Amino acid sequence: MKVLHMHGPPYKKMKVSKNLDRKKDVSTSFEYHKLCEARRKLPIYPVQNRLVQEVRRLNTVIVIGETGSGKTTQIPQFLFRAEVHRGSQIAITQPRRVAAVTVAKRVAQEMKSELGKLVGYCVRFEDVTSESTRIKYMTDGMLLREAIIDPLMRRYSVVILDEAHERTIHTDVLFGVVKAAQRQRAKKGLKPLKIVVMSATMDVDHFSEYFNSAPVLYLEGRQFPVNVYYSCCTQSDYQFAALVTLGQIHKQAPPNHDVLMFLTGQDEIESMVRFVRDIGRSLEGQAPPIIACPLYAALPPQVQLRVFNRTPPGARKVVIATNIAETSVTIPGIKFVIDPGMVKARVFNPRSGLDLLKVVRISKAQALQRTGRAGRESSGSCYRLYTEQEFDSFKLNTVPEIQKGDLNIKRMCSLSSVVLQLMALGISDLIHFDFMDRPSKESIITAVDELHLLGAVEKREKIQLTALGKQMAAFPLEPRLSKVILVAKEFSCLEEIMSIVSLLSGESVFYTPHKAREEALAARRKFMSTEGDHISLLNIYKTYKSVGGNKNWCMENYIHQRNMKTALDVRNQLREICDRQNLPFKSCRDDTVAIRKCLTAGFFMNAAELQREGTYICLSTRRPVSIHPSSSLFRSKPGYVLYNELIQTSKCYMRDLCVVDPDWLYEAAPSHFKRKKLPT
DNA sequence: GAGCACTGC
Repeated sequence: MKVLHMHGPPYKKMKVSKNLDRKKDVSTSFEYHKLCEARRKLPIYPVQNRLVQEVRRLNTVIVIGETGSGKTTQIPQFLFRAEVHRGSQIAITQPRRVAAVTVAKRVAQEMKSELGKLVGYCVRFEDVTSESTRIKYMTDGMLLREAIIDPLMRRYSVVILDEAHERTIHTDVLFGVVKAAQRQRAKKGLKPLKIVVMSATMDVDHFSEYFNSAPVLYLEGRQFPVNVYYSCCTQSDYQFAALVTLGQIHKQAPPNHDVLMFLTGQDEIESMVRFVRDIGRSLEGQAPPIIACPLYAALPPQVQLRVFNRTPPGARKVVIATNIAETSVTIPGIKFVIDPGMVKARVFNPRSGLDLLKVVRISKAQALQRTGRAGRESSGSCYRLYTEQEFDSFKLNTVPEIQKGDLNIKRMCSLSSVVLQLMALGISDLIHFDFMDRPSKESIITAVDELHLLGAVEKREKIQLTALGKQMAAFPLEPRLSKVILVAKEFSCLEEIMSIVSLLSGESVFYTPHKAREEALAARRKFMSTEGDHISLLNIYKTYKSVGGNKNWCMENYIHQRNMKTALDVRNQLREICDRQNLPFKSCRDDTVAIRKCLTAGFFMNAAELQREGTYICLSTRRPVSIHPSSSLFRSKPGYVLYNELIQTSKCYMRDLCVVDPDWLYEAAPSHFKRKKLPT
């Protein structure tokens, strides 16, 4: 490789280690010193006592703990042993399913209890708890959903919100919900609700302020020091810089010192893997053999598992990963981290009003998280491919998800879901809801407007949920899709609608490997309908069912088996909810008009009209849009279509389309279309 | 004639 002979970015060594970025916040804190002293004698019990004491005294405590502090597994046990829970349940939320499940398993082992008895977990499709469960790990979305049924969270005496620094939309909403529940319970003279917020954040004051100046406890982690090196000058090509840095490390570092490199996406990672393998080959005999492992979410699970394989003696593992390796996956053996300081994120484009995926700078918090990955088992090094001045200009924290949605069309759906959920919780004044970081007024109003259009809320002296809205809130779906389900009763086609909605709500069931692209597209053509992609999806579902849905059929037809399985799980879940609401499970057989009319009731705001020039414009925004080449309607030009989503790449593409009649649009939302001229 | 980071109910 030519690259190896060139000079890489020179580095300046910094005296930074685990307390990087914390600055005086932490080191001058009285609690911190007190905690450290105590910990030197007896590492974990003083924390336990202090925690229990504070929770008893003040009801709310913030716990700041580095990775490896054991807070997720230990703190619930502390509170349980001290009987802070007073016989009822302790809930611990996690942003990710896997974390909720694996942590619960470990704690069950530690407590020598069968999983699902004393210690259990609850995630979508899986409730492993029982009457005797006292420590319950769950996803944040799950607790939020439970809160709709019981806003006072009566079955819990302690709610622990873990990984709060990640600021997922669910955790952010839960902040307000648990705070309100705590206050309400106190007011009603019910058993107090204890709240513990656990975070790895640097932005401690913000959390503490929000929770009425709750005391902050600092935990030390099992983190080893990491030397941080900044680049001396700005790097114009971070991929190149990353490769050069890897080359230098590889030539100098002893074997079995593994490397983790962060890149932004699949393409970048795959091409980097090829370069890295080239380096390995060109240095054969002079340096340890390289095992290059790509890691990103879209990778099949078996391939992902390779990063956990132990590196054979004398070799070096180089893991090239997306930000999945920041939080979701912990890889053993990492001594070096290469951080180009970039991440691919959804960003809002104010010019087009659309969001798109773009490579942007990470936050300081993310940089710290990446650095920490080098110090899990012993001390390590982190190469930051940006200057210290550049680092100073990074945002302190990643923008909370709930604020990312502002004016962002794709995310509008999420905010309307959240608004619907909050209203179902009995909170109608969302503008004044106690958000830790509030979304803009405009984005709330837009969400309320959408719910109004769907008939989920009505505006009297104040905004309130309609009976329809209440029913909609019971479904774990975007409000538009819930509306489609509820309207299916009128058209007697719930059977078909359920299949379509299930397939639409999850990830794509189309599997298109690079090597067999043509075969995959040909296989797909068999199911395509001239009425659009929704009917095509229904054809797939029906065929899958008629052949008994086996693995071979999926392979032959290039259908993504795992995603298909998830869609079936979703369908079962939706069916249960429909049963509870006494919705008749009728089939319309081949009456696709009924199906498309249902879809119109939920997606009329996503209608596009064919213009004389042969292009489309979106009826709500008057913006030009195009049919995505993957659509079954790509080669046809129907007068009116609905689309499931817009995606901005080289053009503004509509995805998942359905042919409709303009009359249906008017029937579905007369007020929305009254000023718009629609030919009959 | 196109490409998509990561989650969750």
